[in-house]
Amino acid sequence: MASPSGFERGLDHGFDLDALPLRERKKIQTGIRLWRTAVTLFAERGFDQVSVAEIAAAADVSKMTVFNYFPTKEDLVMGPMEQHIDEPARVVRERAPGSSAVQALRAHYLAALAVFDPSTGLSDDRVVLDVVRVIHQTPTLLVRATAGFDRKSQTLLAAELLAQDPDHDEFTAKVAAAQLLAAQLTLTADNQRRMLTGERAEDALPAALDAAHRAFAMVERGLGDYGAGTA
Amino acid sequence: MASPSGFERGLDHGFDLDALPLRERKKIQTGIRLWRTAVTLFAERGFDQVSVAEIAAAADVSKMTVFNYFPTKEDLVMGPMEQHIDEPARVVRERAPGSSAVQALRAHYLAALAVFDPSTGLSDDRVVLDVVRVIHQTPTLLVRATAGFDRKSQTLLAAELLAQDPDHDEFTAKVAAAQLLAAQLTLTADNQRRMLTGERAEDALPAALDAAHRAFAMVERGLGDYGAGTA
DNA sequence: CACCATTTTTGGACCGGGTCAATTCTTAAG
DNA sequence: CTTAAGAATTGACCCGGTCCAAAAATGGTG
Repeated sequence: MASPSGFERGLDHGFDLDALPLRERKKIQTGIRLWRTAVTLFAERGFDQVSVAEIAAAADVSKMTVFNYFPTKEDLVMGPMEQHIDEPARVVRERAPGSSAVQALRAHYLAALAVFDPSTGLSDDRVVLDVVRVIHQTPTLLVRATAGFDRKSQTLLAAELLAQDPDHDEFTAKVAAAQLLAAQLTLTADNQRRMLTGERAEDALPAALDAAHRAFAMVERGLGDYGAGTA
Repeated sequence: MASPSGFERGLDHGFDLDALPLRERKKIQTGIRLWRTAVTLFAERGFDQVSVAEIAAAADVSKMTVFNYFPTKEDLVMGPMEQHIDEPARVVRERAPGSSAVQALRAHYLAALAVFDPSTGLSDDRVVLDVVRVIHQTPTLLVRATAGFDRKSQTLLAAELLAQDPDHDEFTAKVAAAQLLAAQLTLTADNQRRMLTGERAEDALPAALDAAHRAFAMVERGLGDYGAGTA
């Protein structure tokens, strides 16, 4: 029932839906039902204007059950998108031999843009847009979407950089990870902002690709004398 | 009474303490008293293990009064350090003509290090250390200290960069701001981590200065082929 | 000094998010 | 069919935060 819409795929655990104990399947279905009703209500009236009790009632469960599936109210929105946390580290780990960290992450990001992966912010999908809109309208969610996500992701990437390249020290790896993810996060935020103004993803693609090239180039070549006026 | 300890200076509004209506003075004193008792209790037993009611009781006030001075429980910890939000933007705005954004921010940060300004993370002060320890032990505070602080700061810096240098576009300014603050944040986090291990600020100063030089250099010159192995 | 106007403080009731111990239901074995 | 084990579920509870009306404290004024 209904299209998985990209985000929902994050709610199962990567297995085949129809191939496991009937018990587990029901659990997964309940999780998806909860998430979907929550997002719908949030999109209609705003995150803070919907109580968890209300979501529970709308999904015919008790309040506690909701917290059983999602540890906090915020997770009802953020949960599914947090499976991407280890992606940057993975991309760097599995990069082609001899290619730099910047090259690997840029290539990965450009590819994701080309297929309109929701994680790039460049997506028309109605549900994805609902989620993004709710996040951008709710300060606490926005903070968590950036920092909360980014911090863990950054730690993992730094560890990966250090492991793969032991001639650089730990601090250098941390700074590099911060630079890379800051660029990527800025790109995604910009794409999301454009989508929220109603622009179609396909129309925004060229600009998004160009922006990505420029952002990663800034990380690769540095800011130089940016701001010195005499450039 | 008791040493102002750097942080507490953030609680008054920059005026002379003893020169204004007795009414205002009492208010400021109460604010400091509340903040200090809260930090003490947090340091002793952890942020989540101390209720606001308890703080109010320890300071001989009602719960409502606490919220009257600090909008949220988190502000009891973070409040004083959030006055630095507009600092990066100010530094860039007031930089010497012809100097780049990187140069201006690096010089400012190095100067702050040299005087052990708490905002750099390099500070021995007992109260500062208490606050930093509490923040690092409490996930929600850590998120707010990084993202929450950084996001606003970053927006301001990006706006400043754009205003001062109209030949660069808005997106470039955003990426540049993100790069600069990511480096600075990484530096500060690293310094704080070192202080929490018990290292003396004076002993850590040389390493901190060196790290700052390297971090800003990475922003200035770029990551290049970092990770390519063939450096 | 006494009085009024303004502001701060207070207590209490209340709401929503989140936790816990106990209850109910499902499931599998005998 | 009975029963014991284990999980899903629940209702009672705690804490952060808001709202309100009343009480207290302060500053200015006759």
